[in-house]
Amino acid sequence: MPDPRHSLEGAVLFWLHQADRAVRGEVLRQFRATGRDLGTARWEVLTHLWQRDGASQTALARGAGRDKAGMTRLLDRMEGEGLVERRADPADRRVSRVFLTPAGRALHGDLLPIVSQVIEKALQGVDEAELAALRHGLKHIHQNLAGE
Amino acid sequence: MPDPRHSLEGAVLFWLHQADRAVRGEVLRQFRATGRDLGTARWEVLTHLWQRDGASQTALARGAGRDKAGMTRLLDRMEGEGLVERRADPADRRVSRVFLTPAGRALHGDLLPIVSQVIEKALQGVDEAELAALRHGLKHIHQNLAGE
DNA sequence: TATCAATGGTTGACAAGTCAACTAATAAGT
DNA sequence: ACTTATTAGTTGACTTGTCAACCATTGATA
Repeated sequence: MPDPRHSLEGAVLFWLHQADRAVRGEVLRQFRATGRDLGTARWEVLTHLWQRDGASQTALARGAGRDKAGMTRLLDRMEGEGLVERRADPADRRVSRVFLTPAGRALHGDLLPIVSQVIEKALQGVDEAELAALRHGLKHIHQNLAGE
Repeated sequence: MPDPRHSLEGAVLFWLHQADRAVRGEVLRQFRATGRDLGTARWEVLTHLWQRDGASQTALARGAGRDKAGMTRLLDRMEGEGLVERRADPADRRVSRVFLTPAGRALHGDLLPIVSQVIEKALQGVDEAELAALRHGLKHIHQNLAGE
């Protein structure tokens, strides 16, 4: 997290990291406070599957914009926790498709309100225009760097 | 990273995470490309020390807005790499003060231009107004959540 | 068709962060 | 002074993420 004091631009990158950590930490704490000990990575995978069950691991990784190695291990844990299960794709023996278990599907109703609440708390006092600028700016930063 | 599809507000938190990871990844890659294999956490500690050598570990952790446990381990690694050294505070035997080694001090000139370049690349095409909104919004999010 | 490239997934080794429980030393309160 | 609370730092167990090396399978091509 580049120096907060080095320049105004650097400060943005510093606050970027602080804000991201704060959000993810809050989601984690709220989940935990209601007895569900899962982080935002699990949440994101579940979200994908709630909408498109049976995605391949690479599809999940790409959808989350990250490495497939991390996805492998995340799914290992989630499978161990009974949230998800892997089934071989009959058409292509390389791919394993990921499906929700009933337990994984059941979390939807429990977790969604918690996340909504965190989002609301995080964005309290941020007006529409600023929100739009935020969204646009963040996407911009991502695209400036992720283009490889 | 709350659901990108769940709502516009959630999308902000999704992009927040994507942007943060993109920035930190790019810094890491650029450092590595020039033979210095250190991440942004080390960079941040160094930055503090370049300005205020001899800070206590807790001061460093607080300055970075994070846990002292992580700082302990980070300093362990940095000490092992010869970037930094710990000396006991004579006045208060609990605190250990962290000082730059010559090697740690020498990195300043090498690393700073790299980070500046990444910042420039990341913010390419982001105009002043948007940058201001970004900075303000990110700080806002952090404060909404970190107030404990 | 035989080879070579691309793709899906796993594994190892590591960086960063977080929480909780602990020790040691100092500061405060009575 | 004595007990109690606070503060500094460490350690353990864990989550999330990245990179690189590696299999197996599939696709392309010569």
